[in-house]
Amino acid sequence: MARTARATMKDVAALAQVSPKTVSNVVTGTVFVRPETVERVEAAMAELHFVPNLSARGLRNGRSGTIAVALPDLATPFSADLLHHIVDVAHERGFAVQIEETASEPGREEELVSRARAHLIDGLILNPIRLEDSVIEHADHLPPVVLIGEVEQQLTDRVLIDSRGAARDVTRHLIERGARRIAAVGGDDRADIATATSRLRLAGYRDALAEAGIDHDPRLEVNPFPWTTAAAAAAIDALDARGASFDAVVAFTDSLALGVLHVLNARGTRVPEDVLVTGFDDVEIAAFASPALTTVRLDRRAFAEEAFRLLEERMTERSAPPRAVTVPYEVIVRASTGGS
Amino acid sequence: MARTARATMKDVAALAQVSPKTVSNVVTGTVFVRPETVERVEAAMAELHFVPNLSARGLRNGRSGTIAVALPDLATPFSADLLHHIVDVAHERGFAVQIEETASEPGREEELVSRARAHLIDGLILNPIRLEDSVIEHADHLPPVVLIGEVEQQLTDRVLIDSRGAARDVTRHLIERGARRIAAVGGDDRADIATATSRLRLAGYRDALAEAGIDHDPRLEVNPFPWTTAAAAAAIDALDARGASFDAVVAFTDSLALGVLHVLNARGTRVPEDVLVTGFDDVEIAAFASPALTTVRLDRRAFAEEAFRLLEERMTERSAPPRAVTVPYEVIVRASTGGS
DNA sequence: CTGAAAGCGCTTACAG
DNA sequence: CTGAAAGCGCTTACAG
Repeated sequence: MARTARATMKDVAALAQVSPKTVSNVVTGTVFVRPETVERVEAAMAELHFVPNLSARGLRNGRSGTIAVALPDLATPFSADLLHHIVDVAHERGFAVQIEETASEPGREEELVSRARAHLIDGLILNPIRLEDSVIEHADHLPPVVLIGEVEQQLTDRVLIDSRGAARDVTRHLIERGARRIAAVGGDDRADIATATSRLRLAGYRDALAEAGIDHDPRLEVNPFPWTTAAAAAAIDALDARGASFDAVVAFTDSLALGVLHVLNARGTRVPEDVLVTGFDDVEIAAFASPALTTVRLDRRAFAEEAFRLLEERMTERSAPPRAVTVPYEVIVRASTGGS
Repeated sequence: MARTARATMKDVAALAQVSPKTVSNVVTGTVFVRPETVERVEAAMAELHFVPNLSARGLRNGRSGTIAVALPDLATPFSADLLHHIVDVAHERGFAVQIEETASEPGREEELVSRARAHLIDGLILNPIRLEDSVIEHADHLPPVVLIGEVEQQLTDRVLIDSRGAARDVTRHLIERGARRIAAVGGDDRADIATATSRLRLAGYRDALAEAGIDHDPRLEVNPFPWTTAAAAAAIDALDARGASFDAVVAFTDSLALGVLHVLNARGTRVPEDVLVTGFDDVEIAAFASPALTTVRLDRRAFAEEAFRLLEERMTERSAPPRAVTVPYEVIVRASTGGS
């Protein structure tokens, strides 16, 4: 059970009767080595179960082969799926992924930045919650950073979604289907409290109302805390307590929408006959809600790939100007708004 | 934008006018250092934005402060929630978490083992899919390993759930509520193909049937591939194609149960009046399904804590005999089987 | 309580 | 194409 002493390059070199340098050349593959030598070295590595010590390599190279991914809450279906794709892409490119969760405690983002520096992280993919700029403050001590999601600064590479446009489009869809009193679950415009997601999607929602000549009614805007299915269910009760009647609900995530659907179903309110409902993200279960949920699809794979591409480019080109990539979205119409 | 050169302990020592050793003592806090000296060193560290280089520390100590967590599929709500708790516990204890996904490709488990060794991982928490023993083969070259979930070997520390008992209990519950023809969605007993989860839960299901004097009917046992909501929906159609009528469904995960509910709802089959449905795991949305889902609750927090506790004990006690901890489960009765 | 030296396991110039 | 030496930034005995 005890771990036997690890073989080092020196051990391999001795067994293969070459110098450590030659072993290194074989392992990294950067320099041509005579085939017979390669074979001898590889046989020795196999015999000794040699695996290069990446701490040593990292110390020497200043690179660790690890990137960090920081997401607010891993248990959120959207985050989980995004992480899945990022890990997939990272492994394809030969990077390990270290995971950080930022929503659990205040100050977590700062802590992770310090951690990122300490662990010789080669890059950081960060989905910020709120204070984007705080992290960037010491950017000159940081490895390359790519921000993803709703980002409101321009100092860093970023992969964006047009949250405002998407919220506008899905609200327009509800208006086209006849809704006039549309509740916004997740909307919040308190600058110091609301997340960027909350504010941008609320703005898009109001854009659509304004276009249609509908005054927005603050009583129809409710922000569950936290953004869980349970809190969304409670939010619907809060709307009722305000006496705010509605003929549609635009929820700012699918998780929120599921809570809304649950309450409406439990009450016998029919969806879509009595109330239309939409979500955001198109997580797997959206299509299997009862009824199937109209939502905004964000391409998580594209998200992961673009983020990684920017990160790798930044690793080689530290001083290029920051770039922004926008990932497209698409409104997916399902039964919860009457189907296609 | 360019990263300025990082400060080292030598730089800090020079600025604080002490030796590098003293800086090290202040940073690690293992040896008493005079308060004035501590203050001077800390001021110097702050001024230089000093963060210790963990590659160097790892190389020197043979420890990296990082554990790896390997899960089959991060996008699964159960895995995502489990990871959330593991990350939480790990950070409390000062460990970083590196994430590995094993289901995406065959051979991933082996690859991760090699990666774990290379990255100087201090420990590995692994939720195996199938070939538990393959990973253990070279255990003497591995850091401490804790297996979690359904584990069918005894060479390693492990945190178990009594899957068979839980499946038996939830099937009993269905029988008590009057079900006689109970479909098992996720059940499979093909030794070379089925996962441990699939086989153990199927065994528990059959235990309960046998107790009640009900013969098990292979036509009622169906295993969606993969274990997604979409595949579960298709599985219900497959049952119909076989002409297998049922008055209850025991699904082996909540994700599978949601697919079952969706199909039944879409058809106008009433749950629980016409068909009873149960899930497994008690993920967040289980309580918000339509109707709310009866399921087996597994305490993910306890899972994470026990796994970490075993791992840390193993780090200090390499040669103690392997231990097993079993995490309790509980059947949560909701509307999908008629409620409490 | 603090200093000077050695070494963890790699890789990168520098020679041959 | 391969060897011998030096050094990445820490920490651990060894002295004082």
